[in-house]
Amino acid sequence: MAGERLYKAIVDQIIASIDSGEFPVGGRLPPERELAERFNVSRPTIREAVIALEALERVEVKTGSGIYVLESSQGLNGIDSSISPFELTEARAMIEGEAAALAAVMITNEQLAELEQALQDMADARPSVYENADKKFHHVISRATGNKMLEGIIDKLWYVRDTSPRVHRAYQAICETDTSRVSEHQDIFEALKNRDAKAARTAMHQHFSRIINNLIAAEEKEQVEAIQRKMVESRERFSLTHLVTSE
Amino acid sequence: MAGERLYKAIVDQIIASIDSGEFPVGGRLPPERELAERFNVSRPTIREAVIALEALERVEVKTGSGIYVLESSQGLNGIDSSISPFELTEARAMIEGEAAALAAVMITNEQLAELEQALQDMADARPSVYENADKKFHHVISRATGNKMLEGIIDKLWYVRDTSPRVHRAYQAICETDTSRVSEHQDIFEALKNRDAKAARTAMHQHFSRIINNLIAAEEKEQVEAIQRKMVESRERFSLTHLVTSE
DNA sequence: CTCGGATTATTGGTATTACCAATTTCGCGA
DNA sequence: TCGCGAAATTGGTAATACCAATAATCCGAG
Repeated sequence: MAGERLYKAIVDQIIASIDSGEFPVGGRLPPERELAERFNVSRPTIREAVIALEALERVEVKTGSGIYVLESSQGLNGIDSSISPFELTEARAMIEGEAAALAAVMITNEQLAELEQALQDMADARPSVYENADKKFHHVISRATGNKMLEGIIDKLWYVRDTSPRVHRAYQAICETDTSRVSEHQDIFEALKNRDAKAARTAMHQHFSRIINNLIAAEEKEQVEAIQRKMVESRERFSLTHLVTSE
Repeated sequence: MAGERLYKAIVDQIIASIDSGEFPVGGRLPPERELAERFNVSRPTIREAVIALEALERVEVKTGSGIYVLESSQGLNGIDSSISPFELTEARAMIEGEAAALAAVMITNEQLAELEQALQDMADARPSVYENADKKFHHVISRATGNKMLEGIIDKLWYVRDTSPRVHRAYQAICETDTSRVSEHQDIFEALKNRDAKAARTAMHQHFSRIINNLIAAEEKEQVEAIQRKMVESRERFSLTHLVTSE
């Protein structure tokens, strides 16, 4: 990528080597001087990459000893790249359900007005508009809980949704076929407006339940198509056409 | 701190200046060369500190333009230092309650055995033992959900509990007077063993409800003592003793 | 032969200097 | 006043030097 900083590319490559097992957890990375030769960059650039990895708690640096790979599950990052769209969605259903219930009790009229605006934007046909409105809607609810820890956790869930390639792809695949979005958010809004905690929780659960069903359907469809592709390939592989034509 | 790396001290000082408002959110940090002069270190050391801040998503760096302060709520760190012990505990009650309910459905016999062992360790008189057992107990439950996203979120809640000075102090203050710990965790364990999701959720809620009550009591006690200290000081300030003795 | 201490080698830590790339600011001319 | 080009400023990368901490090796004594 043009203009991308060199240390970031090095970080990505080192992470890839950690994930592939080349640099095992608990083991030592090659020395800075060797990494600099290997990646054909200067040693300060390597140092910058290592500082970033350290800030992300992917490595631990011991003076005079070396750079050691940490277990990624303890990272500040908190993103395990193997998290599936189902796991994320289930966690969101549980957490955002509780947040909606609490928000129903605490929400202000200003926040209700913000939700109403987001609902309108959610009906827009442009993906960038309705996706931002969707995010805004959920964020207002997390704020309405009046609990900054919950707000932070829900932000993290959205961060995973947006940045994990696997999850992002899965959500994109079901997004264009999403016809219930507005009505479901409308149900959530009505429950909040009525300050009905139980209804808010239920509406949020139903919203995510439908998303999980869509994810399942999309995965099923993908696997059927993958099998069909494989059959086409086998048909081509074992057809007798090339035997006939080669004579 | 002897042996502490220079760039980390610089990171801490820059974060303190951001938090104090000296470097406002959205604004630009002084240039690298100026920061190097200000902190009396070399420019590469500043660069290392800035790389770390960037990895933590506290700042954004624009080539030729400058280093800009990001809103901390969007940080990977996810820790807002103003999060109160009440907010953390409320969030834990809600999230860990749901996790316990799900774990009741999914838990394995091996995991139940792990919980039993942790329960025994929780009765130990040594703080280091029962605190680790407490943490282990909750971690096994998060693992038992079979949802890595939930596990990661609950790890993050524990991380906040352990690393936020404010929260850590509050929990320490109620820890020594904690006489219900074992029986409450026993209730949670029994519900899980019986695979009763509803009972597990309720037991977890009661566990945290009692913690919140203890936190309130401790805060109340602290405020009463602060008022009493103030009264003692006023009494000393306005007593006529010094007038008598000075004649 | 083994063990301990001293020495050497290795690895990370910090600084100085140089030069390049991108952006912003300033000055000049239309 | 506005637009364009040049200069200044700011971040990006590299090379080199030397220091601090740790690990490895070697040598001598028991």
